[in-house]
Amino acid sequence: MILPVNSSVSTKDRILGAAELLFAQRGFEGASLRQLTTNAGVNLAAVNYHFGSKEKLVEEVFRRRLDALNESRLAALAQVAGAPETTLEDVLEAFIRPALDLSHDDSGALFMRVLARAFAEHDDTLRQFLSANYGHVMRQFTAEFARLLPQLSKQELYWRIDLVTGALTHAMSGFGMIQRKSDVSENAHREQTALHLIRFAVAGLSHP
Amino acid sequence: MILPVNSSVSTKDRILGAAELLFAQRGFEGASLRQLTTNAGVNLAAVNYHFGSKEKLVEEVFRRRLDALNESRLAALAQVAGAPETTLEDVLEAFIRPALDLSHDDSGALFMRVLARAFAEHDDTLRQFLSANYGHVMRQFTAEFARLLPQLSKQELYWRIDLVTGALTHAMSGFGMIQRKSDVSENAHREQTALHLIRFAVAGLSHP
DNA sequence: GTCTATACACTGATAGAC
DNA sequence: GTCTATCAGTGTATAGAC
Repeated sequence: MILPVNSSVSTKDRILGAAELLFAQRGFEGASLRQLTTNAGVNLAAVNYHFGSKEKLVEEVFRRRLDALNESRLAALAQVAGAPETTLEDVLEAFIRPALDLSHDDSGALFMRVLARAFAEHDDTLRQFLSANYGHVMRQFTAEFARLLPQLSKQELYWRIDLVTGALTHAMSGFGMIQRKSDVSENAHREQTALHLIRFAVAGLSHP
Repeated sequence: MILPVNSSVSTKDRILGAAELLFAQRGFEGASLRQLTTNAGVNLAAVNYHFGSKEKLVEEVFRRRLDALNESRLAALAQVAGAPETTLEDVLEAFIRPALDLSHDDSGALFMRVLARAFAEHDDTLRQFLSANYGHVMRQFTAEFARLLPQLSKQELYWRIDLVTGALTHAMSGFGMIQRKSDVSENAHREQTALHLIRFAVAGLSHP
């Protein structure tokens, strides 16, 4: 898809929009800067001018989405963290719901696929970027999990969180997602998905 | 490392040997055909002549690994499938243990990562290759899970298997793998890993 | 500051001579 | 079967136009 040239949108934003789409369609390696800049209607060199490198562009695509996603997660966590009546389900809901809401619209779903690709492609620099910029989110959730699961050793808890993260990332990337049947509404399907993920995560985290 | 030229080894095998080594060291994207053929002591064009493309060479390099991996899995499954005393742990052990053994050495670990990547990539030719050649393995395991979990609906079972698969793929790709401490032996670490994965999978599959 | 044209050093792939 | 030569495509860097 070639975006119509629109002078009201900056070159930088045109590149970011085309990049998110093309990365999701072809992967990071598969999407060339020439194709990307052609779709965006900008010059090839504009990418390096505005972002420094293709790699930095990838990071910027992530930053736009992840900032919003993780703010939502932390806001939801803040509403339940530390309270005596808070359950594991509440914390998992705070983690899962924002991601599920994000993957509801088309561009959000595209982003979740990009995120899943990033995990799968095992890109070291991208990993470091994610860890450096969003590690605090995972640490806050981990702290709350630790509070609710005092019987687990640190090592045991990290293992379980790691496995749950893998399962959720996989599921939310949409690859293995069981397709919604036509007689189930979009919202009902999302509720059902949230239930499956949360129940599974509770079982994985809290088994004896 | 540049392999000494040895006329008793065919060009094809020289390429395969150099490829497995270089892919393990630098990754599939990072290993160029020029470096690979230089190390193997063969001409650049020999790769395309013998294998058709770099991608086909990649497939050939770890087709042997997959054959061995899935043979081990099916052999282990065959020893427990259908027996009245078989537990969920037994079946999961049959699935997990061979993969864990494989990811023990460096090139095996890289292979598991590529496997995880192919798993997450929707339209990749590599994924089609995997599905076409090894889909029957997953079907056999699914059938045995269904036998051991008769209380679950098909839909419910597929959900849980999907989530467990995501968790195991993630863990075995090494992305989030908790590093072995220096005072724990390699074998002990692997045993502990197997225990964690199996316990987690049992909880995720069989929770009420 | 923004943007563009262009060159550079790479990549995998391939046709054709031997 | 194996080689050389060459091709189209890649990310990146930079000089210079506005």
